[in-house]
Amino acid sequence: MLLYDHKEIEAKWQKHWATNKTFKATNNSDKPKFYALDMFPYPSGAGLHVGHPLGYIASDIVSRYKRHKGFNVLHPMGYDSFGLPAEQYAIQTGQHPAETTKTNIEGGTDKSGNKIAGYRNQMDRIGFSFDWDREVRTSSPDYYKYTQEIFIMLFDSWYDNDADKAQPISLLESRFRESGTNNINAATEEDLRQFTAAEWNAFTEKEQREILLDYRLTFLADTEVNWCPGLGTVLANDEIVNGVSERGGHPVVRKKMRQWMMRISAFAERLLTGLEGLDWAESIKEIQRNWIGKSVGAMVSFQLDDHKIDVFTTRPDTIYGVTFMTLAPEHELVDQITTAAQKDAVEAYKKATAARSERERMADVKTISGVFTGAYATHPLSGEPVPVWIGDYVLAGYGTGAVMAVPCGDERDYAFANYFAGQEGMPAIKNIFDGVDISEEAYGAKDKTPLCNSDFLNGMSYQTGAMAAAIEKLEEVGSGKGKTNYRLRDAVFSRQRYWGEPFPVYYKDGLPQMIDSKHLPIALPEVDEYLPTEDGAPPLGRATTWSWCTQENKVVSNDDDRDCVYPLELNTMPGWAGSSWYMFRYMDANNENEMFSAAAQEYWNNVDLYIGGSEHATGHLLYSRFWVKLLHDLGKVTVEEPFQKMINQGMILGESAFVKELEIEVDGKIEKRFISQGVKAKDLNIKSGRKLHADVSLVNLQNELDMEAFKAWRPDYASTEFITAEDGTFKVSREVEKMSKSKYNVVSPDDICDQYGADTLRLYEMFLGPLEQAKPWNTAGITGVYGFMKKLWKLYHNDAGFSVSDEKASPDSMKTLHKTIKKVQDDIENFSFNTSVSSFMIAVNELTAQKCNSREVLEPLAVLVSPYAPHIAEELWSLLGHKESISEAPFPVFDEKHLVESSKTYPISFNGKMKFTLDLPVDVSKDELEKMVLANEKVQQQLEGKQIRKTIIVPGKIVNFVVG
RNA sequence: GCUCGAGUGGUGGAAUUGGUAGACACGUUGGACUUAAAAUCCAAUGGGUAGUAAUGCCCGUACGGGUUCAAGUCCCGUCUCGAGUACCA
Repeated sequence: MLLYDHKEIEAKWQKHWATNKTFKATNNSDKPKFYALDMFPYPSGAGLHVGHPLGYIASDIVSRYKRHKGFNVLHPMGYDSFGLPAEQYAIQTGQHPAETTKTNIEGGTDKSGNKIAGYRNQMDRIGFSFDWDREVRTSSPDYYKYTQEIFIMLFDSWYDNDADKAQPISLLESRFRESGTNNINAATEEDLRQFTAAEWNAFTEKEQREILLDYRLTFLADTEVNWCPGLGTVLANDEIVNGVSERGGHPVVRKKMRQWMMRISAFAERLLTGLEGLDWAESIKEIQRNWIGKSVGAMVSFQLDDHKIDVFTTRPDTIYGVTFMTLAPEHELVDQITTAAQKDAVEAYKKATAARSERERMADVKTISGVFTGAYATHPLSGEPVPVWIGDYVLAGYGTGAVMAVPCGDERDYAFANYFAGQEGMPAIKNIFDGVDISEEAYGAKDKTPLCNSDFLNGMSYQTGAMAAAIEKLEEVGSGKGKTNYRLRDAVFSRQRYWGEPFPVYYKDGLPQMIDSKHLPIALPEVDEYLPTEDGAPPLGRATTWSWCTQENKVVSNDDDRDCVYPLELNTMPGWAGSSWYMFRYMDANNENEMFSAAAQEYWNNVDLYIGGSEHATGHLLYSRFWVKLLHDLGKVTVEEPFQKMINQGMILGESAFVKELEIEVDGKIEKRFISQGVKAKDLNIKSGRKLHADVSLVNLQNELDMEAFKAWRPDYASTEFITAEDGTFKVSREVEKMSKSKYNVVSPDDICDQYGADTLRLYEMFLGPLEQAKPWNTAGITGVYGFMKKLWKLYHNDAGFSVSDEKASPDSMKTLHKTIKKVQDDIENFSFNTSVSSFMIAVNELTAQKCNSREVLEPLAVLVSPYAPHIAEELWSLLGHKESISEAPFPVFDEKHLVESSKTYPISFNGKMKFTLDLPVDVSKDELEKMVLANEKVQQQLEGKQIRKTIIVPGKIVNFVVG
């Protein structure tokens, strides 16, 4: 083969790798292990665009590099295949989501007759070194039976705050039997019922199960959830953006529903501290820290008649500055404490706030509103009356939904106090900061300032222990205690959906019962439609065979009226369930007896390199960390964190093409014209103009539109005239936008592979810029990389064909080779892939200029290139006479001796400005160097008439004269 | 508002610990080959300025200061853009 033929080469090697299972990873090896993982994709019908494989290419480069470096590499891929789009498509077409999911992965034709390439086929064409024998699909019963098993493990666990870990529920039961709730420090809701051992033992089994439900790590609770009527399901906090659903942008309302919850809050502190040891981008860690939202402070109780109002404050030291209290309008005590005189005003206010959506309340933070309840609570230390207000600046969902207002130190309290100053129930602001003027604004910088008007705290400040002293006093009088609060809420785990994991749960006497793990999987039932039932039950409510028989231990018909048959749970699990543990399944993906063996997990440990988008910062990355901590506590895994190092690849943006449309007046009539970019429309009577998206596939590299194809694509514009440039071409304008089908700017990797080849695609994706950065895709630029591929091929060929000599390479060529070895090695280890591609180009340009065709250089060069462009590397490797795949060939070893030179080109500067360079020997002393430089004619010219004030010589770096 | 990140040619982007700014590409221009085009190859390409030229000089890494023999890189301030977050008590 004389010319570089990417099609033939790539097809050949992709087949070779598949048939020989070249990239199969073994679970026992003497080699050190390396686990490189990509966030697995959701297989959508739209297929992959060039943005999707970016991270996969990077992880593939690292994986292949590590194999060359002698590692046993685990580099798997799979599909996060449960989810909303398949279900919505099913609602529209009636096609089972399992079918469309299969088509989207394996290829085929969709219901409307469109060809679907299939994720697997698309990925295969890019030449990834995945071990496909370990593929997982979260929607496969073989996989989700273990997701269900983990759910059971959560149900059978509680969180022991004293041991600071999850424990089996049986341990809790035995402790209840022995000593009741005495000395139990569990993560639960506040104020659970306390009981003695005798009481516990006297409870009925049902009562005991009810009590235990409050302790389990997954539990049923009537909670205010985010109900999205548009999607017909509840959403977790991280699935809501700006008050609307992340998917679809539908409004979200608060609604009370009985739902499965995950007690992630029990792990808040460990999720926070665990971040410290992770090699992740600081920004992601920061997002997680904010999401967890730890604040240290105290709970303080204010007595109001028979009621107790609890507030959380981070500054108990300002307790004597409390001027009033504010409750959220939804606070449960509001109705009970409101005085008769204020009742109407309070009711009206509650109504008004309830009518405002969450979104409106968030958008409008400037408007101050509130109402006095007429009630006065008692200050726990001073005993003074404290007026109680309600106001919507206090959020029901955070802390206790009530605050002690200290206007002198808090902006919001200050604004509220000022707004209502002089009204009934709003006393003058109490100032507790010694010598501070608060007539204009609240005092923010209060940490160091000594307190006054604060009884025993006078003279102390936050920094000198006022906080601890205040808490101590509150505890002494029984009106408070130190408390750490987290913003992180327990996660809703039920979805009113069809296409998700069914719960392994049936209901007996209204209480949930787990199905024994050995009967799993509980497979999704068939339903006639993927919609909620008439009476609002989830889609599984339509299933006719969806009851559990406790004798046969299988799913039976709902008509079965035996006593041992119970209804099954109708909700399904959320999208994040399956993705929270998949990294471990890959370690032992074909194990039919358990989710993974202990040996496999101990061998692979956790993920050494995780690559994916940063949009999962508060969802997937937090939930999987939570589940891994649970699995760790229960002894299932040896690690506390799933992903040791993570890199977040940036988005690849599309370059949309626009056709400019003008409305012009011709003979009194309005007509439409398309006008080419760059053509002046001076003689036209323009009425209006706008831009139309044109499909980028209709535009060539010179931005010229295929006008006939455009008319065929948009028949509604078939008769519109084109005003072309003088040469008859029509140019579009370009703009960078997110790559998306609706903007017609999607570039498919398949097309690039056809035209330029997978190796070129891989190199170009890396060449675009740093992995983490967002960058626009510009197909025109790919010719540079394609040209490089051809030049690389040529190095190993002459006019007659393959030709490599066994003669020794020149020192110049050895230098080129070794500086490239060093650069590429450093780059891969620093994940700086774009600069590697440059250095390959430099190396090939240099070797071409040197006319190098020596095996001594070209053989290691093929290995160097192989992680980036594996197909051409394999082909060259085999042409070089090797029978084995290049993938296990050792990485060339860098040898400094080839870079050693006798002279160095020094920049010679005067007053810090480089004027010219001089070649000077490297092995001479500083003094000699100075003499040589001063002896130089050009130096003397520069120094003429000037005086040297200082000479700086840094051997190997620079010479600088300070002259004046 | 707060937190984090980033501002370098026409474009994407290079520049180890402060030490020759603009590597490598794209694009553009000119040239070779060709009937022509594509492909390929060669050359030029930050801005300004002087010179027929070789070459020289000045300005340049968002802006204003500072540290230093030397700053894209370090420090202080300002502006712009992006991401995250938002009454969290």
